[in-house]
Amino acid sequence: MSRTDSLHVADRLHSAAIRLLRAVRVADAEAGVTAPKLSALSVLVFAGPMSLTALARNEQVTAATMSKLVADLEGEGLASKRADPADKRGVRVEATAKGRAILEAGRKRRLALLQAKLAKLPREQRALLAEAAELMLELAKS
Amino acid sequence: MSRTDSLHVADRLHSAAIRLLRAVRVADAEAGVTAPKLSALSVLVFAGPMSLTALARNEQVTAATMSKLVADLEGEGLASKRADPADKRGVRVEATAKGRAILEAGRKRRLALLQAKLAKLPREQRALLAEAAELMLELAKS
DNA sequence: GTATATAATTAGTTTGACTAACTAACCAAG
DNA sequence: CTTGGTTAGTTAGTCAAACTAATTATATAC
Repeated sequence: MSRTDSLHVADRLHSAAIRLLRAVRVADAEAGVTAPKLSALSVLVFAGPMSLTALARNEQVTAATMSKLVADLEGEGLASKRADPADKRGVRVEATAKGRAILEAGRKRRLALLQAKLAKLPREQRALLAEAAELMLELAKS
Repeated sequence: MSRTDSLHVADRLHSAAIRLLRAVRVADAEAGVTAPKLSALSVLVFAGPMSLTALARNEQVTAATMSKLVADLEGEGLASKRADPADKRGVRVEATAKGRAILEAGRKRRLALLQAKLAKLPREQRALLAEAAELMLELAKS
Protein backbone atom coordinates (compact mmCIF):
# COMPACT_ATOMS: atom_id res chain seq x y z
CA MET A 1 0.00 0.00 0.00
CA SER A 2 1.43 3.41 -0.96
CA ARG A 3 2.08 5.98 1.71
CA THR A 4 -0.20 8.94 1.34
CA ASP A 5 1.31 11.63 3.55
CA SER A 6 1.83 14.72 1.51
CA LEU A 7 5.57 14.97 1.92
CA HIS A 8 6.23 11.47 0.76
CA VAL A 9 3.95 11.82 -2.24
CA ALA A 10 5.52 15.14 -3.11
CA ASP A 11 8.95 13.62 -2.88
CA ARG A 12 8.15 10.66 -5.05
CA LEU A 13 6.37 12.76 -7.63
CA HIS A 14 9.33 15.08 -7.80
CA SER A 15 11.78 12.25 -8.34
CA ALA A 16 9.49 10.56 -10.83
CA ALA A 17 9.19 13.72 -12.89
CA ILE A 18 12.94 14.17 -13.02
CA ARG A 19 13.57 10.60 -14.02
CA LEU A 20 10.81 10.47 -16.57
CA LEU A 21 12.06 13.51 -18.40
CA ARG A 22 15.56 12.17 -18.41
CA ALA A 23 14.35 8.88 -19.80
CA VAL A 24 12.72 10.45 -22.83
CA ARG A 25 15.64 12.71 -23.54
CA VAL A 26 17.09 10.28 -26.03
CA ALA A 27 14.42 10.69 -28.66
CA ASP A 28 14.74 14.44 -28.52
CA ALA A 29 18.12 14.31 -30.12
CA GLU A 30 16.60 12.67 -33.17
CA ALA A 31 14.09 15.44 -33.64
CA GLY A 32 16.71 18.15 -33.43
CA VAL A 33 14.17 20.10 -31.43
CA THR A 34 14.49 20.40 -27.68
CA ALA A 35 11.86 19.73 -25.08
CA PRO A 36 11.39 23.37 -24.06
CA LYS A 37 10.92 24.31 -27.71
CA LEU A 38 8.42 21.57 -28.32
CA SER A 39 6.64 22.52 -25.14
CA ALA A 40 6.28 26.14 -26.20
CA LEU A 41 5.29 25.11 -29.71
CA SER A 42 2.71 22.80 -28.24
CA VAL A 43 1.10 25.68 -26.39
CA LEU A 44 0.98 27.76 -29.56
CA VAL A 45 -0.60 24.95 -31.52
CA PHE A 46 -3.26 24.11 -28.98
CA ALA A 47 -4.01 27.48 -27.43
CA GLY A 48 -3.42 29.49 -30.58
CA PRO A 49 -1.41 32.64 -31.27
CA MET A 50 -0.53 34.79 -28.27
CA SER A 51 1.85 37.40 -26.98
CA LEU A 52 5.34 36.47 -26.02
CA THR A 53 4.68 37.31 -22.40
CA ALA A 54 1.60 35.15 -22.30
CA LEU A 55 3.58 32.27 -23.71
CA ALA A 56 6.30 32.79 -21.13
CA ARG A 57 3.73 32.83 -18.38
CA ASN A 58 2.14 29.70 -19.67
CA GLU A 59 5.49 27.97 -19.75
CA GLN A 60 6.47 29.38 -16.37
CA VAL A 61 9.68 31.01 -17.54
CA THR A 62 10.74 34.64 -17.86
CA ALA A 63 10.07 36.75 -20.92
CA ALA A 64 13.80 36.87 -21.55
CA THR A 65 13.99 33.11 -21.78
CA MET A 66 10.97 32.92 -24.02
CA SER A 67 12.22 35.74 -26.22
CA LYS A 68 15.29 33.73 -27.06
CA LEU A 69 13.41 30.52 -27.48
CA VAL A 70 10.83 32.02 -29.82
CA ALA A 71 13.59 33.65 -31.83
CA ASP A 72 15.09 30.20 -32.27
CA LEU A 73 11.74 28.71 -33.25
CA GLU A 74 11.27 31.49 -35.78
CA GLY A 75 14.74 30.93 -37.15
CA GLU A 76 13.85 27.29 -37.61
CA GLY A 77 10.63 28.17 -39.37
CA LEU A 78 8.53 26.59 -36.68
CA ALA A 79 6.91 29.78 -35.42
CA SER A 80 6.39 33.28 -36.67
CA LYS A 81 6.32 36.66 -34.97
CA ARG A 82 4.31 39.63 -36.07
CA ALA A 83 3.92 43.08 -34.57
CA ASP A 84 0.71 43.23 -32.56
CA PRO A 85 -1.56 45.88 -34.16
CA ALA A 86 -3.44 46.26 -30.88
CA ASP A 87 -0.32 47.00 -28.84
CA LYS A 88 2.80 48.44 -30.41
CA ARG A 89 4.96 47.18 -27.59
CA GLY A 90 4.26 43.60 -28.26
CA VAL A 91 4.29 40.79 -30.78
CA ARG A 92 1.98 37.97 -31.65
CA VAL A 93 3.57 34.54 -31.86
CA GLU A 94 2.05 31.67 -33.71
CA ALA A 95 3.02 28.22 -34.92
CA THR A 96 3.71 27.71 -38.60
CA ALA A 97 2.43 24.76 -40.59
CA LYS A 98 5.96 23.37 -40.41
CA GLY A 99 5.88 23.86 -36.69
CA ARG A 100 2.65 21.94 -36.41
CA ALA A 101 4.01 19.08 -38.46
CA ILE A 102 7.26 18.98 -36.51
CA LEU A 103 5.34 19.09 -33.26
CA GLU A 104 3.24 16.15 -34.23
CA ALA A 105 6.16 14.12 -35.54
CA GLY A 106 8.47 15.08 -32.76
CA ARG A 107 5.89 14.54 -30.14
CA LYS A 108 5.17 11.08 -31.37
CA ARG A 109 8.83 10.23 -31.56
CA ARG A 110 9.59 11.63 -28.16
CA LEU A 111 6.67 9.92 -26.62
CA ALA A 112 7.19 6.66 -28.46
CA LEU A 113 9.46 5.53 -25.69
CA LEU A 114 6.87 6.26 -23.07
CA GLN A 115 4.14 4.96 -25.27
CA ALA A 116 5.80 1.63 -25.83
CA LYS A 117 6.23 1.22 -22.11
CA LEU A 118 2.74 2.38 -21.33
CA ALA A 119 1.27 0.03 -23.91
CA LYS A 120 2.62 -2.85 -21.89
CA LEU A 121 0.79 -1.75 -18.81
CA PRO A 122 -2.64 -2.98 -17.89
CA ARG A 123 -5.37 -0.61 -18.92
CA GLU A 124 -6.14 0.24 -15.30
CA GLN A 125 -2.60 1.44 -14.70
CA ARG A 126 -2.69 3.57 -17.80
CA ALA A 127 -5.94 5.07 -16.65
CA LEU A 128 -4.39 5.76 -13.30
CA LEU A 129 -1.42 7.51 -14.89
CA ALA A 130 -3.69 9.53 -17.13
CA GLU A 131 -5.66 10.72 -14.18
CA ALA A 132 -2.50 11.43 -12.24
CA ALA A 133 -1.15 13.51 -15.09
CA GLU A 134 -4.20 15.73 -15.02
CA LEU A 135 -3.88 16.13 -11.27
CA MET A 136 -0.21 17.00 -11.65
CA LEU A 137 -0.99 19.64 -14.24
CA GLU A 138 -3.51 21.16 -11.89
CA LEU A 139 -1.00 21.08 -9.06
CA ALA A 140 1.61 22.80 -11.17
CA LYS A 141 -0.77 25.60 -12.03
CA SER A 142 -2.32 26.24 -8.66
CA MET B 1 -13.33 9.60 -17.96
CA SER B 2 -9.65 9.89 -18.88
CA ARG B 3 -8.43 8.68 -22.22
CA THR B 4 -6.20 5.66 -21.88
CA ASP B 5 -4.52 5.29 -25.24
CA SER B 6 -0.83 5.19 -24.72
CA LEU B 7 0.06 8.23 -26.77
CA HIS B 8 -2.31 10.49 -24.98
CA VAL B 9 -1.19 9.30 -21.56
CA ALA B 10 2.43 9.66 -22.57
CA ASP B 11 1.80 13.16 -23.78
CA ARG B 12 0.01 14.27 -20.65
CA LEU B 13 2.59 12.69 -18.38
CA HIS B 14 5.35 14.40 -20.25
CA SER B 15 3.73 17.81 -19.99
CA ALA B 16 2.86 17.23 -16.36
CA ALA B 17 6.43 16.36 -15.50
CA ILE B 18 7.78 19.46 -17.18
CA ARG B 19 5.31 21.76 -15.51
CA LEU B 20 5.63 20.18 -12.11
CA LEU B 21 9.38 20.60 -12.03
CA ARG B 22 9.12 24.16 -13.13
CA ALA B 23 6.57 24.88 -10.46
CA VAL B 24 8.84 23.76 -7.66
CA ARG B 25 11.86 25.51 -9.01
CA VAL B 26 11.22 28.59 -6.89
CA ALA B 27 11.99 26.97 -3.57
CA ASP B 28 15.25 25.60 -4.89
CA ALA B 29 16.77 29.01 -5.05
CA GLU B 30 16.24 29.40 -1.32
CA ALA B 31 18.16 26.23 -0.56
CA GLY B 32 21.15 27.29 -2.58
CA VAL B 33 21.32 23.70 -3.74
CA THR B 34 20.03 22.71 -7.16
CA ALA B 35 17.62 19.96 -8.02
CA PRO B 36 20.19 17.68 -9.70
CA LYS B 37 22.44 17.98 -6.66
CA LEU B 38 19.64 17.26 -4.27
CA SER B 39 18.56 14.36 -6.42
CA ALA B 40 22.02 12.80 -6.36
CA LEU B 41 22.38 13.49 -2.66
CA SER B 42 19.02 11.88 -2.10
CA VAL B 43 20.22 8.69 -3.74
CA LEU B 44 23.34 8.63 -1.58
CA VAL B 45 21.35 9.14 1.58
CA PHE B 46 18.77 6.52 0.87
CA ALA B 47 20.73 3.91 -1.02
CA GLY B 48 24.00 4.48 0.81
CA PRO B 49 27.55 5.00 -0.41
CA MET B 50 28.34 3.87 -3.94
CA SER B 51 30.68 4.33 -6.85
CA LEU B 52 30.45 7.40 -8.97
CA THR B 53 29.41 5.37 -11.99
CA ALA B 54 26.63 3.67 -10.06
CA LEU B 55 25.36 7.06 -8.96
CA ALA B 56 25.47 8.34 -12.52
CA ARG B 57 23.56 5.30 -13.73
CA ASN B 58 21.01 5.74 -11.02
CA GLU B 59 20.53 9.34 -11.98
CA GLN B 60 20.58 8.52 -15.70
CA VAL B 61 23.38 10.87 -16.61
CA THR B 62 26.89 10.26 -17.84
CA ALA B 63 29.83 9.68 -15.55
CA ALA B 64 31.31 12.94 -16.75
CA THR B 65 28.26 14.84 -15.59
CA MET B 66 28.19 13.08 -12.26
CA SER B 67 31.91 13.56 -11.74
CA LYS B 68 31.46 17.29 -11.88
CA LEU B 69 28.36 17.28 -9.76
CA VAL B 70 29.93 15.14 -7.02
CA ALA B 71 32.99 17.37 -7.03
CA ASP B 72 30.67 20.29 -6.36
CA LEU B 73 28.87 18.42 -3.62
CA GLU B 74 32.20 17.57 -2.02
CA GLY B 75 33.33 21.17 -2.27
CA GLU B 76 30.17 22.17 -0.48
CA GLY B 77 30.76 19.60 2.22
CA LEU B 78 27.62 17.70 1.34
CA ALA B 79 29.34 14.54 0.13
CA SER B 80 32.72 12.93 0.44
CA LYS B 81 34.82 10.87 -1.93
CA ARG B 82 37.25 8.15 -0.90
CA ALA B 83 39.39 5.82 -2.92
CA ASP B 84 37.74 2.44 -3.19
CA PRO B 85 40.01 -0.18 -1.59
CA ALA B 86 38.35 -2.91 -3.62
CA ASP B 87 38.98 -1.22 -6.97
CA LYS B 88 41.80 1.22 -7.42
CA ARG B 89 40.19 2.78 -10.44
CA GLY B 90 37.21 4.01 -8.57
CA VAL B 91 35.92 6.02 -5.66
CA ARG B 92 33.22 5.60 -3.11
CA VAL B 93 30.87 8.52 -2.70
CA GLU B 94 28.78 9.10 0.35
CA ALA B 95 26.67 11.81 1.90
CA THR B 96 28.04 13.74 4.86
CA ALA B 97 26.01 14.58 7.94
CA LYS B 98 25.77 18.10 6.58
CA GLY B 99 24.52 16.68 3.33
CA ARG B 100 21.87 14.71 5.09
CA ALA B 101 20.70 17.73 7.02
CA ILE B 102 20.65 19.92 3.93
CA LEU B 103 18.81 17.24 2.03
CA GLU B 104 16.15 17.00 4.65
CA ALA B 105 15.74 20.75 5.01
CA GLY B 106 15.98 21.42 1.32
CA ARG B 107 13.71 18.58 0.45
CA LYS B 108 11.06 19.85 2.79
CA ARG B 109 11.39 23.36 1.54
CA ARG B 110 11.35 22.33 -2.08
CA LEU B 111 8.45 20.05 -1.61
CA ALA B 112 6.52 22.35 0.67
CA LEU B 113 4.85 23.86 -2.36
CA LEU B 114 3.75 20.49 -3.62
CA GLN B 115 2.97 19.30 -0.15
CA ALA B 116 0.67 22.18 0.63
CA LYS B 117 -1.21 21.53 -2.57
CA LEU B 118 -1.31 17.81 -2.05
CA ALA B 119 -2.54 18.22 1.49
CA LYS B 120 -5.64 19.84 0.10
CA LEU B 121 -6.43 16.87 -2.05
CA PRO B 122 -8.67 14.06 -0.92
CA ARG B 123 -6.76 11.11 0.39
CA GLU B 124 -7.79 8.98 -2.57
CA GLN B 125 -6.20 11.42 -5.01
CA ARG B 126 -3.00 11.49 -3.01
CA ALA B 127 -2.96 7.72 -3.00
CA LEU B 128 -3.48 7.77 -6.73
CA LEU B 129 -0.57 10.16 -7.23
CA ALA B 130 1.65 8.10 -4.96
CA GLU B 131 0.93 5.02 -6.96
CA ALA B 132 1.43 6.90 -10.21
CA ALA B 133 4.80 8.15 -9.03
CA GLU B 134 5.97 4.61 -8.45
CA LEU B 135 4.75 3.58 -11.87
CA MET B 136 6.52 6.52 -13.43
CA LEU B 137 9.75 5.61 -11.72
CA GLU B 138 9.46 2.11 -13.07
CA LEU B 139 8.70 3.44 -16.53
CA ALA B 140 11.73 5.67 -16.42
CA LYS B 141 13.97 2.77 -15.51
CA SER B 142 12.65 0.18 -17.91
C1' DG C 1 3.11 67.08 -19.92
C1' DT C 2 5.26 63.63 -16.19
C1' DA C 3 5.56 59.30 -13.70
C1' DT C 4 4.83 54.57 -13.60
C1' DA C 5 4.05 50.18 -15.57
C1' DT C 6 4.44 46.92 -19.26
C1' DA C 7 6.43 44.31 -23.54
C1' DA C 8 10.27 42.69 -25.69
C1' DT C 9 15.20 42.33 -26.50
C1' DT C 10 20.11 41.80 -25.52
C1' DA C 11 24.15 40.80 -22.71
C1' DG C 12 26.13 38.29 -19.22
C1' DT C 13 26.27 34.42 -15.94
C1' DT C 14 25.45 29.85 -14.10
C1' DT C 15 24.20 25.12 -14.27
C1' DG C 16 23.69 20.72 -16.24
C1' DA C 17 23.67 17.93 -20.00
C1' DC C 18 26.55 15.94 -23.66
C1' DT C 19 30.98 14.25 -26.38
C1' DA C 20 35.87 13.60 -26.88
C1' DA C 21 40.06 12.52 -25.05
C1' DC C 22 42.85 10.96 -21.61
C1' DT C 23 45.05 8.18 -17.58
C1' DA C 24 44.82 4.41 -14.56
C1' DA C 25 43.26 0.08 -13.24
C1' DC C 26 41.01 -4.41 -13.97
C1' DC C 27 40.30 -8.84 -16.24
C1' DA C 28 40.58 -12.54 -19.51
C1' DA C 29 43.12 -14.95 -22.98
C1' DG C 30 47.28 -16.61 -24.89
C1' DC D 1 54.16 -12.98 -17.94
C1' DT D 2 52.21 -9.83 -21.87
C1' DT D 3 48.56 -8.04 -24.54
C1' DG D 4 44.08 -6.40 -25.73
C1' DG D 5 39.74 -4.99 -24.40
C1' DT D 6 36.95 -3.00 -20.90
C1' DT D 7 35.90 -0.14 -17.08
C1' DA D 8 36.25 4.04 -13.72
C1' DG D 9 36.94 8.57 -13.31
C1' DT D 10 38.52 13.24 -14.78
C1' DT D 11 39.07 17.29 -17.68
C1' DA D 12 38.09 20.34 -21.57
C1' DG D 13 34.98 22.07 -24.67
C1' DT D 14 30.29 22.91 -26.39
C1' DC D 15 25.47 23.86 -26.18
C1' DA D 16 20.83 24.79 -24.24
C1' DA D 17 18.02 26.77 -20.83
C1' DA D 18 17.33 29.15 -16.93
C1' DC D 19 18.09 33.51 -14.48
C1' DT D 20 19.13 38.84 -13.65
C1' DA D 21 20.23 43.41 -15.24
C1' DA D 22 19.81 46.89 -18.41
C1' DT D 23 17.71 49.02 -22.21
C1' DT D 24 14.24 50.95 -25.56
C1' DA D 25 9.59 51.66 -26.82
C1' DT D 26 4.88 51.90 -25.73
C1' DA D 27 0.72 52.19 -22.79
C1' DT D 28 -1.75 54.17 -18.92
C1' DA D 29 -2.94 57.30 -15.23
C1' DC D 30 -2.89 61.77 -13.35
